[in-house]
Amino acid sequence: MESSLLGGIGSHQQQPSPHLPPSYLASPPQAELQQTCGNDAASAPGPGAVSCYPPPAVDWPAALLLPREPGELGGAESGAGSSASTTTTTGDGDGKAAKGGKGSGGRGRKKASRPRFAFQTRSENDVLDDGYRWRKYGQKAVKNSPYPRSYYRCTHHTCNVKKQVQRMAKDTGIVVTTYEGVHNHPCEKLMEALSPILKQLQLLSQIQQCSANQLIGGSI
DNA sequence: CGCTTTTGACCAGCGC
DNA sequence: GCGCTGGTCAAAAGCG
Repeated sequence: MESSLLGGIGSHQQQPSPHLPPSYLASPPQAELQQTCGNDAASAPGPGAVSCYPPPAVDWPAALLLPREPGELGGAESGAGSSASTTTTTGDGDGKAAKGGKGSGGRGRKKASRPRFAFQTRSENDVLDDGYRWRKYGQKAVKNSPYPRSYYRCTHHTCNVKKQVQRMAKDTGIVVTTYEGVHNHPCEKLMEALSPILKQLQLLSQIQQCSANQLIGGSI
C-alpha cells in the first residue's frame, strides 16, 4: 500500500498511506516534482521545469512526470520503462487523442490542446485518492500490456479534467496516471481539510489585529 | 433513487 | 486503402 516516488527524481518519501490525510494536500510536494506541461511545446518549459499550472492536488507522496509518447505505457516495446526518467515536454495534443464516437461533431473531433502530465507512482492501488472525485467512463485493453487502461473524468459539472490510469507492464508495481486539463474548481477534500485551518487563520488574524490596535492605542 | 462502474461498439488518426 | 489502435459514448448492471 505504499506509494513512492519513482524515477529517482526528488525522492520524496512521504508517508505511504494510500489515503493520506487531506491535510497533506495543503502542501503537495510541488517543488520536488519534475514536471512540465502544456501542449504547446514552444511555450512549454524545458526539462526540469516545475509545473506551469497548479498541480492536480496530488496527494501521492511522489510523482514523476512522464513524457506522453505513443506506446509509453506498456504499449509498444514498453519503452516507458527505460525512458521513464526522462522528463520532457508533454506536448501531446496531437494525434490520436480523442476521437471515436457516434454522433456528429461531438465525439470525433480532435481534442483541443490541453495541458497534460503523467505521474508514476508505486502503489498497489490503481486509483489513488488525489482529492477530487472521478467517474470512470471507460476501460481499454492496451497493446502489449496485460493491464487495461482506465479512463476517468472529474465529476464536477463544469470541470472537464480527465485522467488515465494504467499499470506498467514492465513493473507491475508502478501505476502511471496521466492528467489532462485543469480543474476549475477547488479540491473538495482539500477545502474540507483547509476549512478549520482557515478558520484558525482568521481568528489569528483577528487577534493580531486587535493586538496591533492595542499597541497603537497604548503607544499613543 | 441517484450515482458509479462495466462493457461492447463506434469512430478517426496513424502506420504500413 | 486497409487494418490497428486508442479514446469515447451509452446502455445496462451494480451499489449504497
